[in-house]
Amino acid sequence: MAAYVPSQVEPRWRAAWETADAFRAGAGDDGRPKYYVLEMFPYPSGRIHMGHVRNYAMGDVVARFKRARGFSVLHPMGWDAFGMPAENAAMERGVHPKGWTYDNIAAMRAELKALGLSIDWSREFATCDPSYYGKQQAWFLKLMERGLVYRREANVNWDPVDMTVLANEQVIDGRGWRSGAVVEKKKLTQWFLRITSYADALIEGLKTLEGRWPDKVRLMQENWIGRSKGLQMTFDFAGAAPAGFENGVEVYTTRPDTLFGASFLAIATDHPLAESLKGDPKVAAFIAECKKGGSTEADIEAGEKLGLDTGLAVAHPFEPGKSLPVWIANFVLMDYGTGAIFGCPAHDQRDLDFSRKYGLAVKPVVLPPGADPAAFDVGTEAYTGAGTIYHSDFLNGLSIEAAKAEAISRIEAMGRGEGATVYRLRDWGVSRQRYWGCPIPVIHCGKCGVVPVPADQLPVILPDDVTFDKPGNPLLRHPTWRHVACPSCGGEASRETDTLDTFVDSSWYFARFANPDAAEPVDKAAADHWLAVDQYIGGVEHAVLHLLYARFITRALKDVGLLSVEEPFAGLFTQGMVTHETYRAANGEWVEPGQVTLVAENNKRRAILTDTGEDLILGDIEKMSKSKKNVVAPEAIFAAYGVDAARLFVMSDSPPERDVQWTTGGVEGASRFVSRVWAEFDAPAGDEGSADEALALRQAAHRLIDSVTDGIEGFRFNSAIAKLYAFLNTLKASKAGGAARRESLSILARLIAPFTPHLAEQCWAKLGEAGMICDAAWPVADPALTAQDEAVLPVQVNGKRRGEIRAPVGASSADVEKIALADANVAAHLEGLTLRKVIVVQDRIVNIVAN
RNA sequence: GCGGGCGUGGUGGAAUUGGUAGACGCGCCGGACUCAAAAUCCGGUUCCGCAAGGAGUGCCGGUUCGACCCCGGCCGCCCGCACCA
Repeated sequence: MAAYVPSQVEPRWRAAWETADAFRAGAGDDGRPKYYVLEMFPYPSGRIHMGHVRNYAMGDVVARFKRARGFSVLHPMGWDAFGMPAENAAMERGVHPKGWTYDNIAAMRAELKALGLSIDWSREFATCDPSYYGKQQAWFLKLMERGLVYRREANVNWDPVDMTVLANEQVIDGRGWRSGAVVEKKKLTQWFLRITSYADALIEGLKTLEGRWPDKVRLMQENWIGRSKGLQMTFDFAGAAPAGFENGVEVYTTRPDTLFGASFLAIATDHPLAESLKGDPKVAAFIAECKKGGSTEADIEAGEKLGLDTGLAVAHPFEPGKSLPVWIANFVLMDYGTGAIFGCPAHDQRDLDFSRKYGLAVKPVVLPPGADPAAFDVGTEAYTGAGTIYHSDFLNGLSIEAAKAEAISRIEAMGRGEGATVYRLRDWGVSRQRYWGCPIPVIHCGKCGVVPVPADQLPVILPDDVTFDKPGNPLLRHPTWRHVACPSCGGEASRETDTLDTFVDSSWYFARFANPDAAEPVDKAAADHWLAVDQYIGGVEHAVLHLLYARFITRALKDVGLLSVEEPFAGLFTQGMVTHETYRAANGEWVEPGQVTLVAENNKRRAILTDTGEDLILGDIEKMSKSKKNVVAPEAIFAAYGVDAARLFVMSDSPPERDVQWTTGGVEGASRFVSRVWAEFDAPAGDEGSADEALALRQAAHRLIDSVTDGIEGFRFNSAIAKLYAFLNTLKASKAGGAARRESLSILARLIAPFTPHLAEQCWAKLGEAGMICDAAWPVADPALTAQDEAVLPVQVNGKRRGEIRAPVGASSADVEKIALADANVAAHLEGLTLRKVIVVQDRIVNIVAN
């Protein structure tokens, strides 16, 4: 009998797996069906955290399970290695982004390897490897040829201190997240990927993912793309049109049914018409005033609707002689629809607020069901519900839907516009004025314009000799790098110094894993074999950005002939975070869990500072973060309890899609399970025991196979683990020994293998089984042993449980009824009552209705 | 404001399809071992009640022989989007 010491056992098995090269993906020619498991690859920050442990442990469960089930599994790992933190480290500490990144990768690789993951490390790459981003440049140019890449001037978030564009996520309360400087809106010429031309396809594609992607994520993407159907139409000016606007003003609406309720037209402050009126000092001042207001959530919430009457007017398309004033308004957005709207205040809250403020007419045209047309009026709340159109000439009496269709067809017949679909989704701005990213492979020539870098000159490699002593893009001030000859005319030209958004890097890495050494960006044959990813696992925070971009790029790569699939991820699972309770001292400072002692008094928990005994405030349970000091370092946990216990705990205590709260007690429980399992394997087998006991144990083991299998298939790891715990209790209590016990242990070892692989190997070896358990087949339940021959049925009288009977499985209702009525306790409760009805649900329950 | 989700013991959470509510873990209580403690092992643990029994899955109501599960209305919490015409 030897105690189980994870720190001694676990490294041995990791070494054994590595020596055997156990997890190298097959070539796909051995007849086994393929299965591609992938967890979202990490950013190499330098250390792994508990969130990584949970994410990769879950992927590993799936990978090891599918291997055991006879699949040829691909389970690779890589690094999302470009990005700002490397440049920040360079600026703060004088290290080179490249050295910093590769050092971090080395450190994290070691930590991930310590997790005992069944990963094919031979396919590892980092997105900052020229052999990766060079291929990215190659397909970028193919997309460009196909018109999916373009350049235009756009408003961007500009950090005046760091002198770079910031992504929206990097602007916090109107300030740059690093510099703290107030972010400016600046017009810059930027590169864009034409994701909007896939808007419909990306919405339609979501339907094919039903059932295998969380509904929530599909819905979020659908909302993000934001398709709406409506009418795009022209309003002509009443009277003289301003120069350049002789063709009127284009407006988009989803409510053409309310056209007769229109009382004004409003255009965005940056609408071309507004720009053209800037000669008027009042207009210029108004626009400047609007621009001052920030665009953050809080600003909008507090922001009042502002408008300026231009003095211009347009003609109503259906009412001859009626004209509508044209206003410039701060609530109209230039980049949605046409940047101009018609306002129908009675049926739109914003239009109503605006009209009440500026004294514009409010004319209801939708009558709520049952309302009196003479009396119905709109106060301060616009009516947006269902109803019947009135006050609207030829639309009168129609439903909203019918009126929309009629208005559109009239406008179309008049040649004034047509039904149109508009999306909330914008094209993807991918330019970053950053060094540590994939160079955009184009050259700017004074004569030839934008010239793609010829294929034989790829990759465009980032220069190493750059400086970070000044803010701004180091590529821009590099003495030689950008100066090149134009590939087209040979004249002096300069390289593009913008690099690609790092989300581009992560939009195709899963395809590169099919063959990371391929000369082409994607090895078509290998990708055709492995894609789509059968199971993708990651955090829900990527529900829109990464997962939408990857779906788009996959479709784009298909259209340029590099891929065959349309959807990259056939199955998606979004796992919850690892949280931890927070502790605060009286002075408000956060206290690390390591310094806290928890005491329980009469079911009340108290936290005290271990050193001083000072009382602490028990705070909320929050995502582990340095600022709240509620972080538990994985290495310390591995050292104290072992990797298996840590893996087991993060999967056992909550459903995988929900957050799990890290607790010391919880990981200790998992660690106890590990020791207890080993104790069972380490104990002498003992005598056969009685036939009944042997049968009962074998039945429990075979039923366990089914429940653990179902649990893993259905991503109910917590339930599967609970069943394993329960079986261990059964095993400990069982007096069966000999063959039955040995069989049960063999089953148990294989069922725990996906969760606690090191322990499983040790147990397998102890059983004297040949080979390693990572190569062993998943056990198959014997139907003869999982079948029940007798059912235990609760008996209810008037819905209350009064007894329990045993009956052969499949017994007839009449027989079961007889047994139930014979039960003493049941009979007692039926005394003095008249039997009305007996409901027997076969093998489940009996309910006797009596009064 | 719009869209989505969730409310079960002291606690994290179980409960294939409407069929024994509280599996399993944590905590707590009791016992064994120990000079003692820790560790370990064994037993108990929804609430009220000595018991018989009664109540019970956020609240109110409905459907049903039977509801954590389905329907209607509230209350609370969480997440996403947000001046999107």
